[in-house]
Amino acid sequence: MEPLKPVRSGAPEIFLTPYDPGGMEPGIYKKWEESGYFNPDNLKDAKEPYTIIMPPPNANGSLHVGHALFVTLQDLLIRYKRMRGFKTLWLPGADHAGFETQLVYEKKLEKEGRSRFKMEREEFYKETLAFTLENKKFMEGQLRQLGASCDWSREKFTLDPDIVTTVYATFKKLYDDSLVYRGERPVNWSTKYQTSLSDLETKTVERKDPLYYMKYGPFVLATVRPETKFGDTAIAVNPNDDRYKEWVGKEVEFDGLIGPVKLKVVADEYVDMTFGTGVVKITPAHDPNDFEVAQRHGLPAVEVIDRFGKLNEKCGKYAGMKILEARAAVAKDLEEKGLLEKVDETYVHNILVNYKNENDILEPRIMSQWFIKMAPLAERAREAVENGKIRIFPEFQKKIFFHWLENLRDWNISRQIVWGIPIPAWFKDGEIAIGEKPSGEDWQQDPDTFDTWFSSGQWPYATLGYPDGKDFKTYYPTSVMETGYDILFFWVMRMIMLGLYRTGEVPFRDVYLHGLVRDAQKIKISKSKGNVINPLEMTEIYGTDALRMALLVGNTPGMDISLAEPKIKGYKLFSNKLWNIARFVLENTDGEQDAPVTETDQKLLDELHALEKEVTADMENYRVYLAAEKLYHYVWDRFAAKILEESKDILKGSDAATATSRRNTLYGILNTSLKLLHPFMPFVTEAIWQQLPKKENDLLMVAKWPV
RNA sequence: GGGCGGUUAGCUCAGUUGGUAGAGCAAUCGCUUUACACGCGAAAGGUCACAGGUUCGAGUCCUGUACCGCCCACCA
Repeated sequence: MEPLKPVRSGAPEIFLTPYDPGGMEPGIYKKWEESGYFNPDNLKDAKEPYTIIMPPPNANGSLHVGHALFVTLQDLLIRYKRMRGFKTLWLPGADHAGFETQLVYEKKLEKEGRSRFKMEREEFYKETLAFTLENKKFMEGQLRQLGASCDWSREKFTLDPDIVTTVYATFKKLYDDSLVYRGERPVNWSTKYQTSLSDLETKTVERKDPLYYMKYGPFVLATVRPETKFGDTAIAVNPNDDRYKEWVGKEVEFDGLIGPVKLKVVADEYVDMTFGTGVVKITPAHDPNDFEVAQRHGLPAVEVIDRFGKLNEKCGKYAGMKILEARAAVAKDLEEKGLLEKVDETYVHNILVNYKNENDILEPRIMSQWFIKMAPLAERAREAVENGKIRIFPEFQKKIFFHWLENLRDWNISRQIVWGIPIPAWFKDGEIAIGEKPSGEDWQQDPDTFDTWFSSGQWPYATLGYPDGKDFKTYYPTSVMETGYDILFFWVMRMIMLGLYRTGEVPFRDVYLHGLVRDAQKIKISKSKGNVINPLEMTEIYGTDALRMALLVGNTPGMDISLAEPKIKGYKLFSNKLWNIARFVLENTDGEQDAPVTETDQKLLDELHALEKEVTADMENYRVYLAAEKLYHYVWDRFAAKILEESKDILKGSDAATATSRRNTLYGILNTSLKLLHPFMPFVTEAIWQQLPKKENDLLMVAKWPV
């Protein structure tokens, strides 16, 4: 780029060089951090607290553009409130992210030709910890690059000892209150990863599977899973089905593939008369619906598939076969014996899979695990939202919130993975001890770890040191929880439930839900699609301020935003515009002087004042996208294009008083514009502020917000 | 099957309590004008998905329809 022309009069030398965000940003961040004002303890005049707990990023990779969005939104709110004189705490953190990190690390092991199943538990844990801590450190640097003005002195990690202590205390209290129980219940079992998953960690995918119509004693029934027949403990029909009325309550005996079968026929509303033949085989151990039928009718559950997805010793000659292998074998044998009436090859149904890996089909399996009773907790969460103790932005997400609360099942918090917080439960001969290992021999600790959302669900009060911490008293309930709508159920809901349960207070007053960042064509960003936007790379090319503006403008809460490089570039141009406005103004004035203001200039100041009010109102109501756009247009279309242009004539005119008034006005508008823009574009505004000859505060970051 | 959202300029989206439609990018024309060519000026571009209704007035409120997207859900 060509060098700029020399500046006239006494404009600061920095303006001799073009605007260079990449070169100036690290130094500015350092200045902020060293000032100590990220820490609210150093905001001496501030009284009323304003708190945001940062959603702790998973420490298993580098930050993506979704992280950049949350950093931008939260930093915007924090900087705005800090300038307004609040005692602002933005508490950063990192999440060990149990299952997800373990998955990432297992993949890494796979590439190296290793497997966690061939490693000692401790060895695997140690390696994963090292991997996580390394990522965490890297991530902290990236958060700084994005301008996050969070209080690093209060940073928390989900595995910090004090966090674990709090998590344990909550578990104990839930147990004492009978809200957590040890249950033998169906869980979603991953044979690949050897752990159960909560209902939220599953998703359904459509699949075409053969539907076998098999003869079963006197009946014909339709099933996609003939291989589970060895675990059948009943046959069910609908109580209103006249076709089978005579059989209800009777036992049927017939020869099965591996010997005689004797099953009771039960009547249950669950059976749909119109599906298949209206007859269902009940396999309680391998189907959650069948399990419930079995509960209602007092039927036993017989496990026939083991944790590795192989048929067990109860399955005669099929023992040792994998599920699909066994299915084919059973179907073939049924056919040979004339027991297969027909096969519907067009049948499409939904199957449960691992939400992180669609190829990982989850097997329903009965296991002894810890479950949290959701109903009582959900009720309090509903009340809090209903009576406005928690506000949700956008409002329509409230409906989704309520709808979800209606069909809740108990929450399985046991994970059979190594990477996580061990569950503080000990067993001995059917006895259970919670909290600490009891004295005496033979107590065995539960080998499982907590679902990571159980601990992160306690994040707001755990990070603030509940119950005795000084910070808890000052900063709880927090002001706003800003996060993506995609984790409304996983996280926000759990924080509300556990926060209310444990502290008796809501964890936050407002919930601001942002959308997903998509590419220019509105397509979901993913590595496999090759449309990844690396936020750190963008900040290096266009500046963090440009990236932030691109993420803010046009981004309404709860809606996905599309982002593309040209948009970011557009705001780099805006940063440059601001830079040059400052250059012009500072070439022409070295600060405000006492002098009368002309009527024309007073109108300009009034106009600016109206903008201050509007922007402030927008900020208070989370209309940040409007605030950003208004400032953009004011600065570019009004200040630069009109006011500044018409000033050229005034400044070189012969009327000294008018010229002085205009100089003061230009300086005033620049000053205020920098303040209003600072939460949005902290770096360039601070850089210019540093060049102002007269200012109320050395750091723009803690200058007073207009209005 | 239930719920939620969307449909506005070529593309991506704003439009805060109803008052004659806006931005960015792209595309057109013209400009080295003493802050900025990372710039300036000018012009162009829309039956606001469709059909009804309320209103003096509807992109905005109500009813319905269509299409797109997302979430939830135990028909084997």
